[in-house]
Amino acid sequence: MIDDVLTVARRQLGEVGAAGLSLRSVTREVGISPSAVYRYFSSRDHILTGLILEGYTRLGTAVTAADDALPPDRVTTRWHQVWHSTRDWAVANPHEYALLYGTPVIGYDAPPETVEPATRVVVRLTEIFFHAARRDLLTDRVDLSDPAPTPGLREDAESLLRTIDALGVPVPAGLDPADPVRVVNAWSELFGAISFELFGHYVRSITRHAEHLDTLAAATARQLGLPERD
Amino acid sequence: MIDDVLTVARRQLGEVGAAGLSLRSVTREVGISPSAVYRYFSSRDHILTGLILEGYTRLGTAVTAADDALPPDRVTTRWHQVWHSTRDWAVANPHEYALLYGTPVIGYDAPPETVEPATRVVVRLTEIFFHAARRDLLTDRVDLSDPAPTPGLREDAESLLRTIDALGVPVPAGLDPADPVRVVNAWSELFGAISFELFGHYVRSITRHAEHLDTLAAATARQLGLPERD
DNA sequence: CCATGTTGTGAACAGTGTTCTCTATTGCGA
DNA sequence: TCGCAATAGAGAACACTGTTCACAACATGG
Repeated sequence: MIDDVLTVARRQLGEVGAAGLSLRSVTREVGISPSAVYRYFSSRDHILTGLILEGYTRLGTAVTAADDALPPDRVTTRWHQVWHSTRDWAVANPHEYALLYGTPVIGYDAPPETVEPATRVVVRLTEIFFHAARRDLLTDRVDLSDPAPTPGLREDAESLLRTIDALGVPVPAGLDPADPVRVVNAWSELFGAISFELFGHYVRSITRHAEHLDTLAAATARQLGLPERD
Repeated sequence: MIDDVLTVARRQLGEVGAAGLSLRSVTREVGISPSAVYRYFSSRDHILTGLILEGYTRLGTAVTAADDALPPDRVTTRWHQVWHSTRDWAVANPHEYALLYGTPVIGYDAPPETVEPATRVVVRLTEIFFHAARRDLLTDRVDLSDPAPTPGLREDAESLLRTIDALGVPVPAGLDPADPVRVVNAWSELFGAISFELFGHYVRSITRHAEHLDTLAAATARQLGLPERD
């Protein structure tokens, strides 16, 4: 029943967006009275929270599935794959993407159960980079384009490393603590570009979005020391 | 009168956000009947459009004013200044920022009159970079971290260059057509990071947001060839 | 001075999220 | 199999929302 509501709600979300999604309209389609839904969801926002959770999971499985189809050692190809499959999912589900990465509806802090699924893309990016490091696939990054992190940021970096370790991702030995932050930066760059594309901020500048994202993926890959081609 | 409505609306926007902004509540505070506002605005979305226009203008003037206070030749300092004043404005006006750079409310294409104010920050970034190029302040960028653009992207780059030229920004001679795209990328990176901060996606990773933005600004500055210190 | 265009009101409509009372229906132990 | 309790849902009601429309003041200019 909860699934019925969420399925219909996700369909309508894809048509009218989160702002236009009406609880009553969902109940009409499910064939239920508006008040009945309060047995399962405490409020309309609670339904949206369910959709957010579902959305993160769907995006995460789409991206990881695309990456899993590739040989593990082809790290640069995998890196590009994650970037493009993320964008593909966003372009195919713009309203759902906007629900996840647009203006937060609930408040400024997401419900705690959503943070794990929400990290799946960045965790996968980290895994690719760590895998490359463990397999000694990284090229020498003679001229890192980012400066040395400040002490505060170094703390953030180390705490982030511990979080990644706690997630069960094998951390390679002798890692620069700033590297996970670089991956996070690439992640933020990826979603910044997708948001700008979907939200219309690239009007009158970039129109070849797929090619553009490709150059961004390549640039971040080079900054991280992933091999040129594999 | 239009200003009265917009002033009150902006105040309430700062308190409840765009989703919670009520036309009737605005009219109550202005001291007017709900229907009277339809003499000046065709709909609630029209009011929001006015707020968006105002918001872009306010952000733009805040950023350009901060930059104007600096000596023109200190291009790297100016670059950092633009990054930080943008973030400062966003942090001080989170709901207004979300209205501008979060989920679009109206549709997927912004009203045409909003595109000029919306470009002010990226135009200023471009101006700084062009100024540095004209004054020969750029260092040699031996190892550009982004690859050569594809033909399609090169078209985008040249069209973008024409747009910038049409805006009256003096374009330096002998410019790599890909350079404006690099500025656009930095711009997208800036807003991607701010959105991730404000929308709560940096939870459990970055907490020192100002320092973090500083390293991003420095990295993009180096990629563009801005001098290390000035 | 009258007519015309402007400015605002108030009632009404359709729609929303939410709460509450009340009624079926179900499952289960005796 | 009966009876009871837990559950699922319905329906009315409330306080809102954005929007429309007929109507009344009012100012202005010929």
